Amino acid sequence: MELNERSLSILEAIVEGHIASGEPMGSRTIARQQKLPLSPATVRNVMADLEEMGYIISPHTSAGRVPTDKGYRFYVDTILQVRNLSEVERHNIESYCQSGNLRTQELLQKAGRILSSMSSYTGIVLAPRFDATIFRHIEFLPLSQGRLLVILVSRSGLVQNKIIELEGEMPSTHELEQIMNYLNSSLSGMTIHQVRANIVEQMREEKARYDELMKHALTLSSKVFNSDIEDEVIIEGVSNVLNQPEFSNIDCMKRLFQAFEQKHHLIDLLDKSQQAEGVQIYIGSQSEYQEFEGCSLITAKYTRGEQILGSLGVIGPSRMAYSQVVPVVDYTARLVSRVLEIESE
Amino acid sequence: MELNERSLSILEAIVEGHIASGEPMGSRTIARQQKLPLSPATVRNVMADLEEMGYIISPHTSAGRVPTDKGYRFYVDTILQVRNLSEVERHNIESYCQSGNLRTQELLQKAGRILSSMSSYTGIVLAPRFDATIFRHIEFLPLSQGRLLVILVSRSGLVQNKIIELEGEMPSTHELEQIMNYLNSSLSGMTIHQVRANIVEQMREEKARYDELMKHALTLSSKVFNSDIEDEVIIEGVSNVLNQPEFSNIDCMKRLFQAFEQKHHLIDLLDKSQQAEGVQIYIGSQSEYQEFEGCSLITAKYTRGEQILGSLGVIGPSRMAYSQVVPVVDYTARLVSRVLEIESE
DNA sequence: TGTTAGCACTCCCGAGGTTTGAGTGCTAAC
DNA sequence: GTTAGCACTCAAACCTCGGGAGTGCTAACA
Repeated sequence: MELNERSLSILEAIVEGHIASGEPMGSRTIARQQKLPLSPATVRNVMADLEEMGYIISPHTSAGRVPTDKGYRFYVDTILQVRNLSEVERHNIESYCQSGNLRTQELLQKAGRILSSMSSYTGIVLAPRFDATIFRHIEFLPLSQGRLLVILVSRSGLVQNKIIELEGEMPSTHELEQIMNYLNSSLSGMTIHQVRANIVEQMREEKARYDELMKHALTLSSKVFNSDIEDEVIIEGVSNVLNQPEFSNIDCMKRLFQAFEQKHHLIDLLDKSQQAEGVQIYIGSQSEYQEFEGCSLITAKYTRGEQILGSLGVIGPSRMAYSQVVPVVDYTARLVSRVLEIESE
Repeated sequence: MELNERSLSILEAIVEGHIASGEPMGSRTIARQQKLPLSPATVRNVMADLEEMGYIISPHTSAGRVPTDKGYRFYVDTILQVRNLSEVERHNIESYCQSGNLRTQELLQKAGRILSSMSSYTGIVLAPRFDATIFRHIEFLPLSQGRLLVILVSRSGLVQNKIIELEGEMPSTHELEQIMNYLNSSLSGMTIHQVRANIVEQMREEKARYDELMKHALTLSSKVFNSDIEDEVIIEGVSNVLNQPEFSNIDCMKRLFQAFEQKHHLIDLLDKSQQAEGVQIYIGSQSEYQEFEGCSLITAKYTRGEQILGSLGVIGPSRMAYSQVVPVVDYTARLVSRVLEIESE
């Protein structure tokens, strides 16, 4: 069943009115503010239809109507008009994210902060998967008791470190140096992903069978690269959710906070949004994770050239000022991409 | 004015009762549970005295009494008996923090988690000041546009990285290598603090005047070591504060969350606690920072040998189960110290 | 056939009032 | 010094009741 022009604009009025006021919208209010002059009764008829179709719902008999998740979804997909950012807003974002020499890490943190402060919701950033970054440099530093500190650097300057344990034979400093040099020259330019495949390949080919050093290098690097590196999420502006009246419900808020702490559902969502083009909007329970019920997530990916690095966005209540937030997320994602682009030239 | 035996045990009953129940304590309740059998009327007399001295207060005329910050302070300083941890609890903490090969960073994060989960409040850990750690290794990796990625490793395996910008002349790869080698051998074993002093000294002596390489090394390292590294705080279990009934007051909660986000007041407090021996307890407004009104902070420092590294603890409402939490903090701090000790051998 | 006016109905919400019970301070007796 | 008794206070819980916002239905109108 299709919605006609009139139903559309009434739905629009309900959603936008509710976003602005937080209150359920009654037929009278809609009828008054409406450009096309309709009587409340007519509006009521339309509303009854919209309710039947599941776009709106009334909290109780004599309250107005409130959009459902489905209603928000529909609004976002077909009605929403995003505004453009003002000069000042663009400048705000830029000057905040381009100050000085930022490590990628710092840049992303700043992006999270600006997302949060400009949207008044919570900003989130999924840091680049280390897997997908390009190998630049590896360094070994022996610690005590057969433990080895390994430092990995990606081409874009991302630094990761981990400790691995060697059974039995710790290679000599000289050997380590040789292995290091070998790895640095032979792996250069591959993604970590490719490096991993490469190791598997070499192991299969048993090249190392007669070469002691090569054998060492292989076991070592398989240890380094096969332990996975956990994804990092930056979350900024958590205290903003306390400002949202819809989270006065403590339980709901608690679920959300726990999601922030556990992170991995959040990572899943952010991850998913990397697959798609442009700004993604996930609404409430439609995101399949319970803890985000009542919440919406607006995200966009950031890239360097062709390479998808990560994604960033804003999380807030479903009753979110979409038209305000979408362009902020969009612009921030583009800006981050741009900065990373320049830096890696 | 001194408190006699009886006043003490009544104050104790009020504080502990209130901690257990969250309710104001009435004279009748106290009189009933009391070992020394007293009538409610007598208890009332004593309570009137305690109120006059500022240890307790009644929220309104016909409610019971509640401890003031001063009351908690007094209780903690003179009455509090900390219980011992059970075998199981100790084992919990140990097995959680000693699993596998942890980077210092990971160890501290785990400590934060276990603090949070065992106390049901929020766990906080101040990571070691990089300043105070011992230099182990430095590595330069040139990036684009005159920017240089610098990786610093401390003896205990803490890794820091930063980007510095070189004006004009980027040294050649060969020069960089020389500088790196020089720094690695000459700075080995100093604390970052000492390194800094060392640089200043050398600059004063103008040793580098005729030596181009030395000059490069000096300007470079002064850039590296003089930009300060921000302190890191790990905060775990934030959602636990939502369980505390006293934070149903949204404003209060919001203040606290903002403190978590801004961090630097928290850092100040944690820093202060490093100066003192054993477990420190800061109570509510007495901590001079408004945002911690209604909260208490229990901390202890962790060390490696003689060297103070950082501190860790728990933050929760003033109405906190001190006798439960104090030993947890104490034990965790000792454990972390022990693990770091072993690792650095 | 689509739109509108009218009307009875529902239900939330806040104001005002009452009751209940816990707790207090004071006084007088032990 | 301790206790029993008593009058007093006050918050919280509960009720009631009217107002108001909003609805659905029906009948009339264009």
